[in-house]
Amino acid sequence: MRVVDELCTVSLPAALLGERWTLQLLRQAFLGTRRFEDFQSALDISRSVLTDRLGTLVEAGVLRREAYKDARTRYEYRLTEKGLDLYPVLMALRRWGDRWMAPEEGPSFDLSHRSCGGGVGVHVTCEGCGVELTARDVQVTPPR
Amino acid sequence: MRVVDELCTVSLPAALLGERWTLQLLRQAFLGTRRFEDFQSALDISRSVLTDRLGTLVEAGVLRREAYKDARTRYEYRLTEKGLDLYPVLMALRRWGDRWMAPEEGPSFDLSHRSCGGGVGVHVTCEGCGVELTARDVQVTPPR
DNA sequence: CCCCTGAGTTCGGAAATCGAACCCTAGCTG
DNA sequence: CAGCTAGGGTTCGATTTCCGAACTCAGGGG
Repeated sequence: MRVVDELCTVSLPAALLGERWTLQLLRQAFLGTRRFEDFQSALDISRSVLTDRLGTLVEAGVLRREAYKDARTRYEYRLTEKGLDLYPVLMALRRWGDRWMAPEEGPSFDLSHRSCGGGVGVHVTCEGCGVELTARDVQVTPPR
Repeated sequence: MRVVDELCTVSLPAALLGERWTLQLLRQAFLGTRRFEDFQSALDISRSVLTDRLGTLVEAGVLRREAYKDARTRYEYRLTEKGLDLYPVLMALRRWGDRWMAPEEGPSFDLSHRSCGGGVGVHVTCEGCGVELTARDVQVTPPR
Protein backbone atom coordinates (compact mmCIF):
# COMPACT_ATOMS: atom_id res chain seq x y z
CA MET A 1 0.00 0.00 0.00
CA ARG A 2 1.47 3.25 -1.06
CA VAL A 3 -0.99 5.92 -1.86
CA VAL A 4 -3.66 4.46 0.35
CA ASP A 5 -1.98 5.30 3.57
CA GLU A 6 -1.98 8.97 2.83
CA LEU A 7 -5.59 9.20 1.95
CA CYS A 8 -8.59 9.66 4.13
CA THR A 9 -9.10 7.85 7.37
CA VAL A 10 -11.13 5.11 5.80
CA SER A 11 -8.14 3.14 4.68
CA LEU A 12 -6.61 2.29 8.03
CA PRO A 13 -9.82 0.96 9.51
CA ALA A 14 -10.53 -0.72 6.20
CA ALA A 15 -7.21 -2.52 6.37
CA LEU A 16 -7.97 -3.73 9.88
CA LEU A 17 -11.59 -4.72 9.33
CA GLY A 18 -10.92 -5.93 5.83
CA GLU A 19 -8.90 -8.85 7.10
CA ARG A 20 -10.66 -12.12 6.78
CA TRP A 21 -12.88 -12.97 9.78
CA THR A 22 -12.44 -9.68 11.55
CA LEU A 23 -15.88 -8.31 10.80
CA GLN A 24 -17.43 -11.62 11.71
CA LEU A 25 -15.57 -11.64 14.99
CA LEU A 26 -16.83 -8.18 15.80
CA ARG A 27 -20.34 -9.13 14.94
CA GLN A 28 -20.10 -12.05 17.34
CA ALA A 29 -18.58 -9.81 19.98
CA PHE A 30 -21.49 -7.38 19.73
CA LEU A 31 -23.86 -10.30 20.08
CA GLY A 32 -22.17 -11.12 23.36
CA THR A 33 -19.62 -13.77 22.52
CA ARG A 34 -16.54 -13.54 24.68
CA ARG A 35 -14.77 -16.87 24.96
CA PHE A 36 -12.33 -18.41 22.56
CA GLU A 37 -14.31 -21.59 22.23
CA ASP A 38 -17.50 -19.75 21.56
CA PHE A 39 -16.02 -17.67 18.78
CA GLN A 40 -14.53 -20.79 17.30
CA SER A 41 -17.71 -22.78 17.24
CA ALA A 42 -19.90 -19.88 16.17
CA LEU A 43 -17.77 -18.96 13.20
CA ASP A 44 -16.21 -22.25 12.25
CA ILE A 45 -12.85 -20.55 11.89
CA SER A 46 -9.62 -22.47 12.31
CA ARG A 47 -8.18 -22.17 15.79
CA SER A 48 -4.81 -20.85 14.75
CA VAL A 49 -6.34 -18.06 12.71
CA LEU A 50 -8.71 -17.24 15.53
CA THR A 51 -5.76 -16.87 17.88
CA ASP A 52 -4.15 -14.57 15.40
CA ARG A 53 -7.21 -12.43 14.71
CA LEU A 54 -8.09 -12.01 18.37
CA GLY A 55 -4.50 -10.97 18.95
CA THR A 56 -4.66 -8.40 16.19
CA LEU A 57 -7.84 -6.97 17.59
CA VAL A 58 -6.39 -6.81 21.08
CA GLU A 59 -3.31 -5.10 19.74
CA ALA A 60 -5.48 -2.65 17.89
CA GLY A 61 -7.23 -1.86 21.17
CA VAL A 62 -10.61 -3.05 19.96
CA LEU A 63 -10.80 -6.02 22.30
CA ARG A 64 -9.30 -6.55 25.70
CA ARG A 65 -8.24 -9.94 27.01
CA GLU A 66 -9.26 -10.46 30.57
CA ALA A 67 -8.99 -13.29 33.04
CA TYR A 68 -12.06 -14.19 35.02
CA LYS A 69 -12.94 -16.98 37.38
CA ASP A 70 -15.57 -19.54 36.70
CA ALA A 71 -14.47 -22.12 39.24
CA ARG A 72 -11.16 -21.66 37.51
CA THR A 73 -9.21 -19.05 35.63
CA ARG A 74 -10.48 -18.53 32.13
CA TYR A 75 -10.08 -15.76 29.62
CA GLU A 76 -12.52 -13.62 27.81
CA TYR A 77 -12.30 -11.09 25.05
CA ARG A 78 -14.43 -8.02 25.52
CA LEU A 79 -15.01 -4.93 23.49
CA THR A 80 -13.18 -1.85 24.73
CA GLU A 81 -14.61 1.64 24.37
CA LYS A 82 -12.81 1.84 21.05
CA GLY A 83 -14.42 -1.41 20.05
CA LEU A 84 -17.88 -0.43 21.20
CA ASP A 85 -17.53 2.68 19.12
CA LEU A 86 -17.53 0.47 16.03
CA TYR A 87 -21.23 -0.07 16.58
CA PRO A 88 -22.30 2.35 13.86
CA VAL A 89 -20.19 0.42 11.37
CA LEU A 90 -21.91 -2.83 12.24
CA MET A 91 -25.32 -1.19 12.25
CA ALA A 92 -24.67 0.35 8.85
CA LEU A 93 -23.66 -3.06 7.59
CA ARG A 94 -26.79 -4.57 9.01
CA ARG A 95 -29.05 -1.98 7.51
CA TRP A 96 -27.48 -2.64 4.13
CA GLY A 97 -27.79 -6.37 4.62
CA ASP A 98 -31.45 -5.97 5.48
CA ARG A 99 -32.11 -3.92 2.40
CA TRP A 100 -30.10 -5.85 -0.14
CA MET A 101 -29.24 -9.32 1.05
CA ALA A 102 -32.08 -10.24 3.35
CA PRO A 103 -33.02 -13.94 3.17
CA GLU A 104 -36.64 -13.33 2.20
CA GLU A 105 -38.37 -13.28 5.53
CA GLY A 106 -36.46 -10.32 6.83
CA PRO A 107 -33.74 -10.01 9.42
CA SER A 108 -33.40 -12.99 11.67
CA PHE A 109 -32.53 -10.90 14.68
CA ASP A 110 -34.53 -8.05 15.97
CA LEU A 111 -32.90 -4.96 17.41
CA SER A 112 -34.77 -2.47 19.48
CA HIS A 113 -34.16 0.46 21.76
CA ARG A 114 -34.06 -1.03 25.21
CA SER A 115 -36.00 1.74 26.85
CA CYS A 116 -38.70 2.53 24.31
CA GLY A 117 -38.84 -0.46 21.99
CA GLY A 118 -38.28 1.55 18.82
CA GLY A 119 -36.32 0.26 15.83
CA VAL A 120 -32.70 1.12 15.17
CA GLY A 121 -31.80 3.44 12.30
CA VAL A 122 -28.52 4.59 10.81
CA HIS A 123 -28.32 7.99 9.23
CA VAL A 124 -25.69 10.02 7.47
CA THR A 125 -26.60 13.61 8.04
CA CYS A 126 -25.28 17.09 7.50
CA GLU A 127 -24.14 18.57 10.77
CA GLY A 128 -24.94 22.02 9.55
CA CYS A 129 -28.46 21.76 8.23
CA GLY A 130 -29.38 18.30 9.46
CA VAL A 131 -30.67 16.75 6.25
CA GLU A 132 -29.92 13.16 5.35
CA LEU A 133 -27.04 12.81 2.91
CA THR A 134 -26.21 10.35 0.16
CA ALA A 135 -22.86 9.96 -1.57
CA ARG A 136 -24.00 12.41 -4.22
CA ASP A 137 -24.64 15.20 -1.74
CA VAL A 138 -21.15 15.10 -0.35
CA GLN A 139 -18.17 16.94 -1.70
CA VAL A 140 -14.67 15.58 -1.22
CA THR A 141 -11.94 18.14 -0.80
CA PRO A 142 -8.33 16.99 -0.98
CA PRO A 143 -6.11 18.12 1.91
CA ARG A 144 -4.85 21.27 0.28
CA MET B 1 -19.67 -21.17 8.01
CA ARG B 2 -22.48 -22.91 9.69
CA VAL B 3 -24.19 -20.95 12.37
CA VAL B 4 -23.26 -17.63 10.91
CA ASP B 5 -25.53 -17.87 7.93
CA GLU B 6 -28.57 -18.16 10.09
CA LEU B 7 -27.86 -15.16 12.19
CA CYS B 8 -28.58 -11.56 11.58
CA THR B 9 -28.01 -9.83 8.30
CA VAL B 10 -24.61 -8.59 9.27
CA SER B 11 -22.88 -11.79 8.33
CA LEU B 12 -23.56 -11.87 4.62
CA PRO B 13 -22.35 -8.34 4.02
CA ALA B 14 -19.49 -9.01 6.40
CA ALA B 15 -18.44 -11.99 4.35
CA LEU B 16 -18.48 -9.91 1.18
CA LEU B 17 -16.80 -6.80 2.54
CA GLY B 18 -14.50 -8.78 4.78
CA GLU B 19 -12.61 -10.14 1.82
CA ARG B 20 -9.22 -8.65 1.41
CA TRP B 21 -9.19 -5.44 -0.68
CA THR B 22 -12.93 -5.15 -1.01
CA LEU B 23 -13.35 -2.28 1.43
CA GLN B 24 -10.41 -0.50 -0.10
CA LEU B 25 -11.89 -0.92 -3.56
CA LEU B 26 -15.15 0.56 -2.40
CA ARG B 27 -13.41 3.45 -0.78
CA GLN B 28 -11.66 4.16 -4.06
CA ALA B 29 -14.91 3.80 -5.94
CA PHE B 30 -16.58 6.39 -3.72
CA LEU B 31 -13.65 8.70 -4.34
CA GLY B 32 -14.38 8.44 -8.04
CA THR B 33 -12.06 5.73 -9.31
CA ARG B 34 -13.56 3.75 -12.15
CA ARG B 35 -10.94 2.23 -14.35
CA PHE B 36 -9.04 -0.99 -13.84
CA GLU B 37 -5.67 0.67 -14.15
CA ASP B 38 -6.60 3.38 -11.70
CA PHE B 39 -7.71 0.94 -9.03
CA GLN B 40 -4.56 -1.01 -9.58
CA SER B 41 -2.19 1.87 -9.19
CA ALA B 42 -4.10 3.50 -6.34
CA LEU B 43 -4.19 0.37 -4.22
CA ASP B 44 -1.10 -1.45 -5.30
CA ILE B 45 -3.07 -4.66 -5.54
CA SER B 46 -1.98 -7.46 -7.83
CA ARG B 47 -3.75 -7.43 -11.16
CA SER B 48 -5.10 -10.93 -10.93
CA VAL B 49 -6.66 -10.33 -7.53
CA LEU B 50 -8.07 -7.04 -8.75
CA THR B 51 -9.75 -8.85 -11.63
CA ASP B 52 -11.18 -11.30 -9.16
CA ARG B 53 -12.41 -8.73 -6.62
CA LEU B 54 -14.00 -6.50 -9.24
CA GLY B 55 -15.74 -9.58 -10.58
CA THR B 56 -17.05 -10.49 -7.16
CA LEU B 57 -18.38 -7.01 -6.64
CA VAL B 58 -20.04 -6.97 -10.04
CA GLU B 59 -21.59 -10.33 -9.31
CA ALA B 60 -22.82 -9.02 -6.00
CA GLY B 61 -24.47 -6.13 -7.81
CA VAL B 62 -22.39 -3.50 -6.06
CA LEU B 63 -20.51 -2.43 -9.15
CA ARG B 64 -21.53 -2.47 -12.77
CA ARG B 65 -19.08 -2.97 -15.61
CA GLU B 66 -19.77 -0.66 -18.46
CA ALA B 67 -18.14 0.02 -21.78
CA TYR B 68 -17.51 3.60 -22.77
CA LYS B 69 -15.71 5.30 -25.59
CA ASP B 70 -12.70 7.44 -25.12
CA ALA B 71 -11.42 7.35 -28.68
CA ARG B 72 -11.74 3.66 -28.17
CA THR B 73 -13.79 1.16 -26.22
CA ARG B 74 -12.76 0.96 -22.62
CA TYR B 75 -14.45 -0.33 -19.52
CA GLU B 76 -15.31 1.24 -16.26
CA TYR B 77 -16.64 -0.02 -12.97
CA ARG B 78 -19.26 2.16 -11.38
CA LEU B 79 -21.25 1.92 -8.22
CA THR B 80 -24.82 0.75 -8.68
CA GLU B 81 -27.66 1.93 -6.46
CA LYS B 82 -26.91 -1.02 -4.23
CA GLY B 83 -23.30 0.05 -4.12
CA LEU B 84 -24.07 3.69 -3.45
CA ASP B 85 -26.21 2.55 -0.58
CA LEU B 86 -23.05 1.33 1.14
CA TYR B 87 -22.18 4.94 1.79
CA PRO B 88 -23.21 4.85 5.45
CA VAL B 89 -20.87 1.93 6.01
CA LEU B 90 -17.93 3.83 4.61
CA MET B 91 -18.88 6.97 6.50
CA ALA B 92 -19.15 5.04 9.73
CA LEU B 93 -15.73 3.58 9.08
CA ARG B 94 -14.35 7.02 8.42
CA ARG B 95 -15.82 8.50 11.53
CA TRP B 96 -14.27 5.73 13.56
CA GLY B 97 -10.97 6.18 11.78
CA ASP B 98 -11.05 9.90 12.53
CA ARG B 99 -11.69 9.26 16.18
CA TRP B 100 -9.32 6.40 16.83
CA MET B 101 -6.72 6.08 14.13
CA ALA B 102 -6.25 9.60 12.86
CA PRO B 103 -2.65 10.36 11.89
CA GLU B 104 -2.28 13.33 14.23
CA GLU B 105 -3.27 16.23 12.03
CA GLY B 106 -6.76 14.98 11.46
CA PRO B 107 -8.42 13.50 8.41
CA SER B 108 -6.58 14.12 5.20
CA PHE B 109 -9.71 14.50 3.17
CA ASP B 110 -12.47 16.86 3.94
CA LEU B 111 -16.09 15.95 3.38
CA SER B 112 -18.83 18.50 3.30
CA HIS B 113 -22.45 18.86 2.32
CA ARG B 114 -22.38 20.13 -1.22
CA SER B 115 -25.19 22.58 -0.78
CA CYS B 116 -24.54 24.05 2.65
CA GLY B 117 -20.93 23.24 3.46
CA GLY B 118 -21.69 21.48 6.73
CA GLY B 119 -19.74 18.49 8.02
CA VAL B 120 -20.87 14.90 7.62
CA GLY B 121 -22.08 12.96 10.65
CA VAL B 122 -23.14 9.36 11.17
CA HIS B 123 -25.72 8.55 13.80
CA VAL B 124 -27.36 5.44 15.13
CA THR B 125 -30.73 6.52 16.39
CA CYS B 126 -33.94 5.13 17.74
CA GLU B 127 -36.67 5.37 15.15
CA GLY B 128 -39.26 5.66 17.86
CA CYS B 129 -37.97 8.35 20.14
CA GLY B 130 -35.10 9.68 18.08
CA VAL B 131 -32.31 9.57 20.64
CA GLU B 132 -28.81 8.50 19.69
CA LEU B 133 -28.05 4.87 20.56
CA THR B 134 -24.95 2.98 21.58
CA ALA B 135 -24.51 -0.77 21.68
CA ARG B 136 -25.62 -0.77 25.30
CA ASP B 137 -28.97 0.81 24.55
CA VAL B 138 -29.95 -1.82 22.06
CA GLN B 139 -31.62 -5.07 22.82
CA VAL B 140 -31.14 -8.10 20.61
CA THR B 141 -34.08 -10.42 20.28
CA PRO B 142 -33.53 -13.82 18.67
CA PRO B 143 -35.99 -14.70 15.90
CA ARG B 144 -38.40 -16.52 18.09
C1' DC C 1 4.88 -2.02 -39.61
C1' DC C 2 6.12 -1.06 -34.95
C1' DC C 3 4.96 0.84 -30.65
C1' DC C 4 1.73 2.19 -27.05
C1' DT C 5 -2.21 1.68 -23.90
C1' DG C 6 -5.95 -0.39 -21.31
C1' DA C 7 -7.57 -4.54 -19.55
C1' DG C 8 -6.78 -8.74 -18.53
C1' DT C 9 -4.58 -13.82 -18.16
C1' DT C 10 -0.88 -16.99 -16.93
C1' DC C 11 2.55 -18.85 -13.96
C1' DG C 12 6.04 -20.01 -10.36
C1' DG C 13 7.01 -18.88 -5.68
C1' DA C 14 5.58 -16.85 -1.06
C1' DA C 15 2.17 -16.20 2.41
C1' DA C 16 -2.26 -17.19 4.65
C1' DT C 17 -5.78 -20.68 5.82
C1' DC C 18 -7.37 -25.14 6.93
C1' DG C 19 -8.13 -29.41 9.67
C1' DA C 20 -6.50 -32.37 12.83
C1' DA C 21 -3.63 -33.60 16.37
C1' DC C 22 -1.12 -32.36 20.34
C1' DC C 23 -0.05 -29.68 24.85
C1' DC C 24 -0.84 -27.67 29.39
C1' DT C 25 -3.36 -26.57 33.44
C1' DA C 26 -6.77 -27.25 37.01
C1' DG C 27 -10.69 -29.04 38.82
C1' DC C 28 -13.71 -33.37 39.26
C1' DT C 29 -14.35 -38.57 39.71
C1' DG C 30 -13.76 -42.63 41.72
C1' DC D 1 -3.94 -40.16 43.48
C1' DA D 2 -4.72 -41.83 38.70
C1' DG D 3 -7.48 -40.66 35.09
C1' DC D 4 -10.86 -37.76 32.74
C1' DT D 5 -12.51 -33.41 31.13
C1' DA D 6 -12.61 -28.60 29.40
C1' DG D 7 -10.78 -24.21 28.00
C1' DG D 8 -7.40 -22.05 25.49
C1' DG D 9 -4.01 -22.44 22.81
C1' DT D 10 0.24 -24.26 19.60
C1' DT D 11 2.20 -27.14 15.90
C1' DC D 12 2.28 -29.11 11.42
C1' DG D 13 1.49 -30.74 6.69
C1' DA D 14 -1.68 -29.90 2.87
C1' DT D 15 -4.39 -26.39 0.41
C1' DT D 16 -5.75 -21.86 -1.14
C1' DT D 17 -4.85 -17.37 -1.97
C1' DC D 18 -1.84 -13.65 -3.12
C1' DC D 19 2.06 -11.61 -5.22
C1' DG D 20 5.12 -9.89 -9.06
C1' DA D 21 6.43 -10.16 -13.40
C1' DA D 22 5.78 -11.52 -17.89
C1' DC D 23 2.66 -12.37 -21.59
C1' DT D 24 -1.72 -11.62 -24.47
C1' DC D 25 -4.96 -9.22 -27.25
C1' DA D 26 -7.21 -5.42 -29.63
C1' DG D 27 -7.23 -0.94 -31.51
C1' DG D 28 -5.09 3.34 -32.51
C1' DG D 29 -0.95 6.49 -33.95
C1' DG D 30 3.28 7.61 -36.17
